Amino acid sequence: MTKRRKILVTSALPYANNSLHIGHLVEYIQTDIWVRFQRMQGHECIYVCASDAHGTPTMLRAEELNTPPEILIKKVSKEHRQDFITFNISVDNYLNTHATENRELTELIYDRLLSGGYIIRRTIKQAYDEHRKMFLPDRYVRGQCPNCQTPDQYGDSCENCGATYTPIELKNPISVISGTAPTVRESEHFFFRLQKFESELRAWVPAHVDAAIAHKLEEWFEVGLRDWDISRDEPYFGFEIPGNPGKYFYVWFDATIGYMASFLNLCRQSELDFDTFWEKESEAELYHFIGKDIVYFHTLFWPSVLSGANYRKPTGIFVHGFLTVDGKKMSKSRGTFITAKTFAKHLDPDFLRYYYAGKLGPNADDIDLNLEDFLARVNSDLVGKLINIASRCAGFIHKLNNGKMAADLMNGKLFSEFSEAGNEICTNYEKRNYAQNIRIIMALADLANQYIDEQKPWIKAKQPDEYKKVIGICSLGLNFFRLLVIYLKPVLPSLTERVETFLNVKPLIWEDTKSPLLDHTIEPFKSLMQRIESDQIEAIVTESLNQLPADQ
RNA sequence: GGUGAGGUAGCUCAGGUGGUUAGAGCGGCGGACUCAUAACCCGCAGGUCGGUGGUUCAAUUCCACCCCUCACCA
Repeated sequence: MTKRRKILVTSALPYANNSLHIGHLVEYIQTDIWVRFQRMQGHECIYVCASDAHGTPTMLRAEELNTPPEILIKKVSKEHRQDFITFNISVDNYLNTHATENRELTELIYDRLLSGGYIIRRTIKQAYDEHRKMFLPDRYVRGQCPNCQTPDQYGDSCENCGATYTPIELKNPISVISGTAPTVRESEHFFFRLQKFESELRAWVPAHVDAAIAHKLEEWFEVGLRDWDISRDEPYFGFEIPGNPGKYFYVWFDATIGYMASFLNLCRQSELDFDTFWEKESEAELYHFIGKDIVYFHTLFWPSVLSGANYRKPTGIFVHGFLTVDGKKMSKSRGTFITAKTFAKHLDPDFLRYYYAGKLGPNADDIDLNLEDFLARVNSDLVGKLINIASRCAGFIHKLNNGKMAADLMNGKLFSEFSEAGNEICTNYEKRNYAQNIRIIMALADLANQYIDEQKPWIKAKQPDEYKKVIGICSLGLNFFRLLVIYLKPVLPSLTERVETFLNVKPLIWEDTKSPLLDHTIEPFKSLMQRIESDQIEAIVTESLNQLPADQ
């Protein structure tokens, strides 16, 4: 057995003004499968997450609801946490970034960056809403593109011609908040001096991100790294910068620090040691699962901030693509903007976990949830093939031997074949090639069904002198089933629990694949999983169709 | 606009550092079985591997251009 690794894993923080949807779940499921796999290997694997609380959107949303932002984020964060539980996302801790720990760490890191000479102040011009008395983030200003004249464009770039600019370059600008024309005001901002880390980053990137992503970062290096604006003026919901009244840390500055904060919060309620995982010379591994939209923050700013504050850098940044439903962007009008809650109300979360696993690879390609394919795949793979193995074997074991499995393996060679497949499956999980594993596992399930079909226990069961053979065949079948369930355990935690009860065994771990279950009494077979009915999917779509947008 | 990814059987996807008959699962069709949640088993499926041109003895796999889709552009 390899040595016990210390691993800390995070998923990107969901924003605290919206419900989780099936797009978010791609990431949490991908992360959770990996984490559960590592734990099954016997490694110490801590998984933390949090809700991203700060920023203008939360502030405005709270105002709309006429509630303090602190209350709003607490409520939403609680909902997020509940969705995590529902989908069996096994975080060890779930915080929100407005927590004390995050304030402490953000201030500490800022302090270290400041004394390291990594922070400078510069006065910039920004769009200002005189009615609301606030500076406007880029996307809160709309106007005519200065390049191609297309009207009603966001303040940062044009959808039509792709030009990028600042909100004050827009023609006929309008504040999205008040509908009035913004003025231009000056203000002093704090900047993180990213260029100082350029050579360190260039050296770090290739070994810590995927080749395709590294290639992409190459472009950014070529363009040249710019300083990063990490402050915002009041009114702003966030942490005030110590000694600078009216100045706040930009939400993205404390968001990634939120990973540390959630972990620190966990340390304070357990035996875990913070420094072991975060000190500069830490030997623990640190991985961040993220979507491809936020690569920039995690591969340039974050490692630099950590380094500048004298902490360790991540071991790996794992990037995934986006989700489409039936080949298109999730859409409220098509009923495909499906929240975690709506899905779980109608269907077993394991189904979604399985389907995503069947599509997820190590790259950042988008994946598609085709609802028709989803139904067919889950039903035929899980119920038709996998559970069928147990279902067709268990009856004979109970009927002919009171639920007791054979004492010997009917076909050791075949068992070894199933057992040895575990090595490749292991490698694939480690490399996040889940789709490949689903293919391998289902091919094995086919093999198991073929074996039973060839042996025809139902015919032998008609002759008492063949009973022993029948028990041998079905016991081997159940052993195949057990191995396949172990292989799928990271993907299907709820099903696995029911199987563990059925097989009457302790929680399955990877080591269990080495030896068969012999001379062992199982429980009577009960339905382990219900097929998906098409009206359940229709119900999900219908319910999503009628749902009000969560952010309005 | 720039950059990147992709366009392979009805659907979802593998694969291919160029080489006789291009793969899987699901669906569909035919057959078999009855242990199993009408499940499972066997057989069939003839898709110009987005388009055009080029390199080559040979390209779906390399090159160029074009079309389409998606994403990112701090």
